[in-house]
Amino acid sequence: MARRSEHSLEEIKAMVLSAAENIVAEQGGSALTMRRIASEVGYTVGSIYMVFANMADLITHINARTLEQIALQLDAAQSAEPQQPADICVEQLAKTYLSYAGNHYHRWSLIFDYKLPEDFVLPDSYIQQIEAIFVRVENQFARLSPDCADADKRRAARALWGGIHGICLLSLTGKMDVVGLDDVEASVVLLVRSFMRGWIASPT
Amino acid sequence: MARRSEHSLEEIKAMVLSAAENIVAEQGGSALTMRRIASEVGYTVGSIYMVFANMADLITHINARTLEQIALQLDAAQSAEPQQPADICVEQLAKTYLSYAGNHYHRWSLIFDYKLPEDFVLPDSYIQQIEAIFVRVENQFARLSPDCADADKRRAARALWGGIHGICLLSLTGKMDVVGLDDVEASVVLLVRSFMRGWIASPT
DNA sequence: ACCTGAACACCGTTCAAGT
DNA sequence: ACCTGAACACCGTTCAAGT
Repeated sequence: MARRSEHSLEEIKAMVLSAAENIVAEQGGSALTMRRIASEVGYTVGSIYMVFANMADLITHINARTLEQIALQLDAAQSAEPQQPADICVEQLAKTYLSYAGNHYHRWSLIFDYKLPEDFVLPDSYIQQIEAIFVRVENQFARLSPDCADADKRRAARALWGGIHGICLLSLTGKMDVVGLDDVEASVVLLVRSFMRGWIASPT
Repeated sequence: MARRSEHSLEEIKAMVLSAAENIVAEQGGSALTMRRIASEVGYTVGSIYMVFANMADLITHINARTLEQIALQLDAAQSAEPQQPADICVEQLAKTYLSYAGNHYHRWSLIFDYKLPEDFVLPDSYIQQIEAIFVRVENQFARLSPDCADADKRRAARALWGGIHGICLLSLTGKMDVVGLDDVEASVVLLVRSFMRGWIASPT
């Protein structure tokens, strides 16, 4: 035992991350345990702690990759149909977000379900990834109403995106008896359209 | 040991529920364990299973009481300032919900944080309690636009309330760097006002 | 230096055994 | 009939010990 040296620490870290992501994707966050990951990669539990500080650290790494995937999807959708008016763009961002949440439900849930320990500090890069998603929405509000104060655009983007997220959450977790995914999309679209129409009328 | 008969099963059930609620209120859902409840009420873990089927059952009972408290708060707010126009009423409902979430954060979170087992069926009464909250919002849309189809009012209420919930969630869990509680309220109010203004203009 | 395996301090749930 | 206490099958995390 010990000193196998079959893999470098970097390799082990990648293997652990990948195994963890597979478990989450296939069986959800509640199935993600150190012991299961260990058996998947062919090492013992202790070895995982060589490459990740703890569960919170590992999950934060998974979540960072999820946020990256979401950002890529948002950009792909935008560049697929460029030069649309701002309200259409926000609608598209919202639909793309919903679609990611629906297609990768377990990954997406992990961001919100796993409760980090009180004292855990998220890395700066992670905070910025979240920020970057909001910025995409903010930019559309800026296009729509350039004279508006920055703080107001920020607030509008956060209020609307928070709202979009809330519908996705309640719908996908079945806490808002909508029938199917089509129905959720209709609700999201309704929120975006109504909000933006109302906001243009008076961007308070 | 055994056969103490100091309390009836009803009494034990009430004691367990009350102890559980206190633990949640004071230390949050993650601190709620069968062993801790048992030691709090002076019985052993096994005894809790005489009065609740399992953790999911117990938590569902707590959550039902939380929903009841929320419903009471919503009604109290409405009757405190009666005869307001519909959009003001919705704003008031939203503010009251936010305020409950902020003042009873742990209780409120428990509804969404605890993941019920796949096969767990929520009691009908519980489903109806959730429904009843949405109905309060629906009623305001009905007042606002009586000719609108029922399905459209339902969708509007669900989209907006889902949105309100989302802002509360992201803000109170710190995933949406708003500064303080005042700021959250401003975001919620912005969502409600803009949405309703936009919806009145064309209630699609 | 790398890795193991056992230990520690927890969980929810069950159930034979006692009164 | 009521209640216990120990057991079962799990957790995350740590760390002495081996190579």
